[in-house]
Formats: sequence, structure tokens, C-alpha cells
Amino acid sequence: MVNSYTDLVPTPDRTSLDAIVRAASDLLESDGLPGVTMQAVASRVGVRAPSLYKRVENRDRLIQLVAEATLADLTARLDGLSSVAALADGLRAFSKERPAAFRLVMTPGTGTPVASGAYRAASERILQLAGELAGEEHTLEAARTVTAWATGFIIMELNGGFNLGGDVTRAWEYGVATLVEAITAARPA
Amino acid sequence: MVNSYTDLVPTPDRTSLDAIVRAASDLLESDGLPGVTMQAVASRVGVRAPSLYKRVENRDRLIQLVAEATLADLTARLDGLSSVAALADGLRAFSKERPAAFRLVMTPGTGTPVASGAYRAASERILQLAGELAGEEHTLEAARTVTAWATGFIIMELNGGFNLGGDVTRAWEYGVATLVEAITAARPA
DNA sequence: ACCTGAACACCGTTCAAGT
DNA sequence: ACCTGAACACCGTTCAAGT
Repeated sequence: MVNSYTDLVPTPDRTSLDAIVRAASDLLESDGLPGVTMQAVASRVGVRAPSLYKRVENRDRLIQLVAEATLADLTARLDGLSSVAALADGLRAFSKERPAAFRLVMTPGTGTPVASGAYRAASERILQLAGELAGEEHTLEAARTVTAWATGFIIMELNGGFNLGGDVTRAWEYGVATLVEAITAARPA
Repeated sequence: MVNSYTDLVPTPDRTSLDAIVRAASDLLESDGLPGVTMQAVASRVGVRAPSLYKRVENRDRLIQLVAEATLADLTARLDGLSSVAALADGLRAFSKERPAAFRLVMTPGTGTPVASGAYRAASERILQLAGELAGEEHTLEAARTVTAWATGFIIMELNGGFNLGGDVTRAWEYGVATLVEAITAARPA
């Protein structure tokens, strides 16, 4: 039985969760994390702030979704690479294209727990390659060493933390070479 | 000439910049960065929020001062140590005592530039020791490699990023040993 | 069912008025 | 000179009322 305006003209949705997450990602990169306000996101998708709550629980959850989307992009980006050095370079390149998103994912600070499955997916290739280098027994330690080094290096670089002069890219290459060699050398016979 | 109440009874100051920074540091550790509100800090030093602006420009500057005080503490903490491994262990120990302050200092994100002199002081010993290990030519690269690794490792550890099981401390020791050996091996003849 | 304005609690910050 | 209440702009979030 037709008995209301709603039944006759179901207004088509004016936005979507996907568009919201994308708008938040754009704002994150252009205005930083504090710039990702519900109002700014809403205005970007052509809606008022309260409407966002039909699709996202709250702001924290939205930031979390941005982090997870970023990890998915990163995983895709690293997928084809086949050496530890290429992987490290890919991670660094990604950090330069999307520094704010990279920071969000790698140093979420408090209050934004990201589904660990997303990290696992992104770590898959480094585990594989580290295993080849270090031997099965040291796979996990080797992968952690390389990941920690690359992450730390990139974060320091993004923060302008290398203020003692010198060639930063040279330090990067020195680090990759040093680590790969060391891990290979530590391989059990 | 005495002509006002003020001249007769100069009210003693009820707080100080030092007390404010200390209160902010305590709040940072207990409630996280978002918990460091001007009102919470003010109430902790026994004053109302607007009074804080007599001693600090604004909240961002206050956070910055907390970061600088943290770096000073860290520098003092690392001062006596005399091996790269001891330095790395000291950094990790500090991160467990004051995780929020450590995060603030190592991953300030955007909006809180810390005086670079404070970082320089904290880096002094690692530069010295890395130089002994790596040789003068590679001092800077070696110091950056170790610092990046330790920072990245600790941040990942604080974030609960090591969710693949395994012994985290074992990975830490593997990393220290591997890096020290590699840097020593790369030393020019 | 989705969207909105109005409202609430809570921030950071300013400023005139107190002492 | 330092401190305060009141006020302002701006958040996140809720909710009744529209369509």
C-alpha cells in the first residue's frame, strides 16, 4: 500500500562511505589531520556534518578507515617488487607522495587502532624476501629489522629530522646496503 | 609614591612556566595528547585557563616546550652510556617509562616543530660512538642507520605493531647485533 | 530512509574588569 | 602585574522535524 511521499520518491543517496573516506584522505593530505573535520568532509561530499553519521560511527572511526584504505593502497603498490631494496625504495616513494597518510599509518599514536590484518597484508612481501635473505630461522627478526629501519628513517626524513647536513639519500642507500649485507651474513649455514 | 593596592600588596605569582610544563607532561603521559587541554593544565597548577596565556603563547607552544623538556631528560639519561648497544637499550627503556613523551618527540607529526638544537644534543653520543664503529668517513650514515632503526623499532613496539608473534626482545637483540656488525664490517681499511 | 537545523558540551583564545 | 568571568568561534555529536 502506497501511503507516503517516501514510498513514492525514495530520494537517491547523495553520498557514500567510499566518497566520504576519499574526501577525508584528500583533506588529510592537504590540511593535515586536524583539518579533517566532520564539517570539512561533509562539505566536500555535498552534505551537512550530521549526515555523515548515517555512514560512519564517528570521527575516530573515519580516520581509522582512511588508515586502512591507505594500507590497501600501499600493499598494492608494493605487490610487484622483488628485492628488499626495491621494497624499501617503494615505501620511501610512497611516503613522499602521501606523507600525511604515511604518518597516519606508521605512527597512528593513540586512539586510532588499525585492523591488524591490513598490516599483515602489507608485510607479506617483506617477510617473504627477508626469509630468502636471512634463512627461515631468522625470517621474522630480519623482516622486523628492515621494516623498523625503513620506517624510522622515513619518519625522521618527513619530520626534517636530518638536520646535520649530509646527503640523506646517500644515508638511505648506505642503510639498505648495510642491512642487506648484514642479514645475509647472519644466515645460518 | 604609594597610590594603589597593587603597590602595597604585590600578589606573589601562583604558578610558573616550569610548573605548567611539568603539569602538561604529566597529563600527556596519563591522558594522552588530547588530554593536554589548557583547562586541565590550568586546574593542575591551581589557576584558570586564561591565566596560562601570561606564560605560554598558546597550546602548540606548550606542547613544544614539553617536547623540548623531554629531549633534555633523554639527553641526560643517555649521557653516561658508552656503547651503541647500551645507547639503544637506554632509548628503549626510556620509551617504556614515558611512551607518550617518546612518541611526541620522535613522531611530532605536523604542527609541533621542536628546536633542532635539542635533537642535536641528544644525538651527540650516538654520533661519537657510530664514528668509532664505522670510521670517520661513514660516521653520519652509520649514526642515522642506527637511530632510524631504533626509533622505528620502538615506535612499532609502542604501537603494538609486532602482531605476528615471536619474541620482540629477541628481534631487538638480533637487530642491534646485526647493525653493529654490519657497520663495523663496512669500515674502510 | 536520508537529510537538516537547532542544540549541547567542550575546546582554544581574547579581553575588560577586578585585586 | 597577575588573575578571573564572560564571551566568541569552532569542534564533535545528538535528535526531533522535515522530505
